[in-house]
Amino acid sequence: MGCYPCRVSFLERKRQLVKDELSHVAAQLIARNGYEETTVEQIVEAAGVSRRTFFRYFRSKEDVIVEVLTAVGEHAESVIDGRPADEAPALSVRHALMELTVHYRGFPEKALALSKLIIGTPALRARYLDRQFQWRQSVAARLQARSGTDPVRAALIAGVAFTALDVALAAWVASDGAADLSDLVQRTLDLAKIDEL
Amino acid sequence: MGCYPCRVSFLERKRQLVKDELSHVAAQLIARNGYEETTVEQIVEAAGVSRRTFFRYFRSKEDVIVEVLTAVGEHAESVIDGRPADEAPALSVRHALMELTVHYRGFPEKALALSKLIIGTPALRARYLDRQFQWRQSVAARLQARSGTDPVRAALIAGVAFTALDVALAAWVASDGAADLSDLVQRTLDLAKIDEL
DNA sequence: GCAGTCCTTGACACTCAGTGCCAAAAGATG
DNA sequence: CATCTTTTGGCACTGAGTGTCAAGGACTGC
Repeated sequence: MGCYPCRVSFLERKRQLVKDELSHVAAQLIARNGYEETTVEQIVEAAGVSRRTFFRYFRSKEDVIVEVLTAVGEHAESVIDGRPADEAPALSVRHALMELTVHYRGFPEKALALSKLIIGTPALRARYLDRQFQWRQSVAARLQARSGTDPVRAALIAGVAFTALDVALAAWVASDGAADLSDLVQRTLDLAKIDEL
Repeated sequence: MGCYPCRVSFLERKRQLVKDELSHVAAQLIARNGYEETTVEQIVEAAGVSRRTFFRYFRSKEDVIVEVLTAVGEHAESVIDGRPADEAPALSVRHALMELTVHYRGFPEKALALSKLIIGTPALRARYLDRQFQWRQSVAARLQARSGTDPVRAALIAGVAFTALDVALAAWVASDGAADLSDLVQRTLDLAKIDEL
C-alpha cells in the first residue's frame, strides 16, 4: 500500500505469477502424459517450487486444471446480479452463459484442450461437475432472492441452463472447436425452451 | 453349478454377503462420524475383513456409499431399452425415472439418509454427479440409437430429465422425506416441459 | 476320500495425495 | 538498519489406492 504506481503489492503479483506458472506447467505436462500419470512432484519440479507450495495455491491436484474454468463460472454469478431485477430469470441466465462463452473465446485452443481433458478424465470431470453444481445452487439462490421466484422453478431454470451449456460444450468438443460455441449455446438454450420455464 | 438347489454358487453368495456387510457398516459409521472422519481402516475393522479386501469390492471409499444409488440408476437404463421403440423419448425417460423413485420407496429412510449424506459431502457429491453424467450419456445414446433422434436433442432430453430429478430430490431432502418423491419428480418433469422437447 | 485347480483372502510393501509444523528467507514498514 | 509480516521449503505424518505373493477354502475329476 506504500507505493503509488503499484495497483497491487509486489507480493501479490509474485503470487499470481507463481500460480500461473504452476497452472501452465501442469496443463502442459498433463496434456502430454495424461492426468493419472502426472504426479504433483513432476509439476512442482518443472515449475521450480516445492511440493508444499503447490498445495498452498491449489487445494488439490484436480483444482490446478479445473480452477481455470471455475474462475470463469464465478464471474457468471456476478453477471446475474448485474441484470435488472425485473428481467425474466431465463433471460438473465442466458446473458450469464453468453458472458461465459465470451471468456472461452479469449483462449479458444486452451479452452478446447482443457474441456477435452476434463470430459475424458473421470477425476477431473467429477470435480468439474461438482463445481457446476455449486454454480447452479448459487444462481438459483440469486434468481430466487431477486424476484421472489418459486424455489423449485429457480433451481430448475438454473439447472436446465447449465445442462444446455453441458450439451453445447460436448457438441463443441465433438466438432473439435470448429462450431461456434456462442451459437451452439444459444441454440441449445432455445431447444430447451428455457424462456418458457 | 454342481448343486441343484443352489441358484448361485456358494462363493457368489458369500461375496454378496461380504459386500453387503461392508456397505452396511460403512453407511452406519459414516452417518455417525462423518465421511472424512471415517477411515477405511475403521470400516474394515468393524466388518471383520482386511483393508485389501475392501478395495477388491469397491474401487474407492466413495463408491461404498455411492454405489448403492448407482445400482438403481443402472436399472433405469434397462427400462429405457424395454420401452417400445416408437414411444416419445421424453415419455420413455419419464418411465425410467419413475422406476427409479419406486426403488427409493423400497428403503425410504435409508435413501433419505444417503441422499443427505451425498448432497452434503463434496467428495461423495462429485462422484455421484459423475455417475449421473454417465447415465445421461448412456440414456442419450440409447434414445438416439432407438428412434434416430438428433444427438443434441437426445442429450438435452436426458440432461433435462436428470436435472429435474436432481431438483426433485433436493426438494425431497429439504422436506426431510415428508413430500412424496414420485409426485415431486412428476411435477418437476412437467415444470421442465420435457414432453415438448 | 484325494489330488489338482480356481478363486478369495490377508499381509506386506509401495506410491502418491494432502496436511501440520517449524525454521529460514524474502518482502513490507518504520 | 531493525522489525514485522508473509511466503517458502523441508520434514514427518496420515490415509487412499495398488501390485504381489503365499496361504486357505471351495469346486472339479478320479
